[in-house]
Amino acid sequence: MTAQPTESRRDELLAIAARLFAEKGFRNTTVRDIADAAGILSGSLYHHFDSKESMVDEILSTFQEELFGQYDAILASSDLDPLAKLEQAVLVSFEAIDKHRDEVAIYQNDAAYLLTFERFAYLGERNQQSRAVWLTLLQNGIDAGVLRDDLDLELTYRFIRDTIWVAVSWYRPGGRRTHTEIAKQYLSILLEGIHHG
Amino acid sequence: MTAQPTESRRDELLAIAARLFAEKGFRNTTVRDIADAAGILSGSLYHHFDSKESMVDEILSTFQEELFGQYDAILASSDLDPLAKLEQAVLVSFEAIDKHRDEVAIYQNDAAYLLTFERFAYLGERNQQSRAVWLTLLQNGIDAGVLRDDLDLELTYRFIRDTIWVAVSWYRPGGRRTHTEIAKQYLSILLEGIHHG
DNA sequence: GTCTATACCTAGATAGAC
DNA sequence: GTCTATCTAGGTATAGAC
Repeated sequence: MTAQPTESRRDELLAIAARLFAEKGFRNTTVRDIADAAGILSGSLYHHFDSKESMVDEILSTFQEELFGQYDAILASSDLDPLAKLEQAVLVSFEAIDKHRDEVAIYQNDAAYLLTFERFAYLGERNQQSRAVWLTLLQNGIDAGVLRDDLDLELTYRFIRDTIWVAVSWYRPGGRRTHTEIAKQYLSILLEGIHHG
Repeated sequence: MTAQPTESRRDELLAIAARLFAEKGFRNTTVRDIADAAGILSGSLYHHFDSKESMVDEILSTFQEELFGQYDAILASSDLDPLAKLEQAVLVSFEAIDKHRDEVAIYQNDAAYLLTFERFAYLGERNQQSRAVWLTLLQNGIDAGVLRDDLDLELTYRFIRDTIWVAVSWYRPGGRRTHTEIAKQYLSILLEGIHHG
């Protein structure tokens, strides 16, 4: 169980690749870009990974496993009421934007393209899973009488999903507001609206 | 003032290019893709346009001129109160998603990349202009006492901007809801929130 | 684990015939 | 206005030496 130098070099390269994929997009990042940033030559990358696709695959699947584990824990939790669960899901999502910005950005920008390959079909399944999570949270809130029941559920889900994840395009850690403060403002608008009174 | 065949062929090719740029992204669309879709060979495209960049340039600048003309008209209008102006701006934006889906999608997906070229600097200016429009609408609403004054204006602006334009990723004309119905649901959530009571 | 060298492919763009 | 033919640059990936 000691540190494995091989593993850490892999992770280092993956982190470099993730940063570049997030900044420039997957297609627009060349293996030479990644190698340059790592201080090696492009051919050397293929000692660690068998393709550029393998890199983004590992980056995204690792991240999603963690994120959906958190959603599952919230859904399964017995000491949160429906409203608290919804709030917690929003908070966890903004935390993901803070802690895993590159991964979220890659997913936002490149998932549609990657989905055209069979090997990334799991991204589509995760999409469905995410939809199920939010629809469940919303429906439970409606059933408990704490959320409006006159809204289109599907539209409301998209509204929430979009406003959360799109924040990765402008959120910068260390900025004027922490991710928690942003999440709370978002929740305030989402729950109470911007209308006065 | 008769029909100009040269002009209409140009427009036809631009529409084909816009559709492909919107579907696959600007970088991921090759000039051969465009030529194939138009039923000609790639070299022939250069009789009409001097580069792929010129095509997307013409597509985006034409669209933005129209959209910002509408925003300016709303801001200048004297028979709308602050709340009505805000609502009108949201409606006009969703109408743009309906009427100019390709252009909006291209802007959403590729503006960040295009902005790295000097020739597309005007996209950055349009960004600033858009921000000014929404901040003005919000501030006028707050001053008139119809909007909450306890929210971060900048965050609220981003919230509105993001929820509107990201809809282009899932909205399809002829779907279950018209763009006007979607705009009204969005306004309902934005103004009143999803909380019950 | 990295380098040298290179194969192979696809991209944007051009020149001149028709 | 379109075609044929082609140039050049830059991309992913590989093979084998060090």
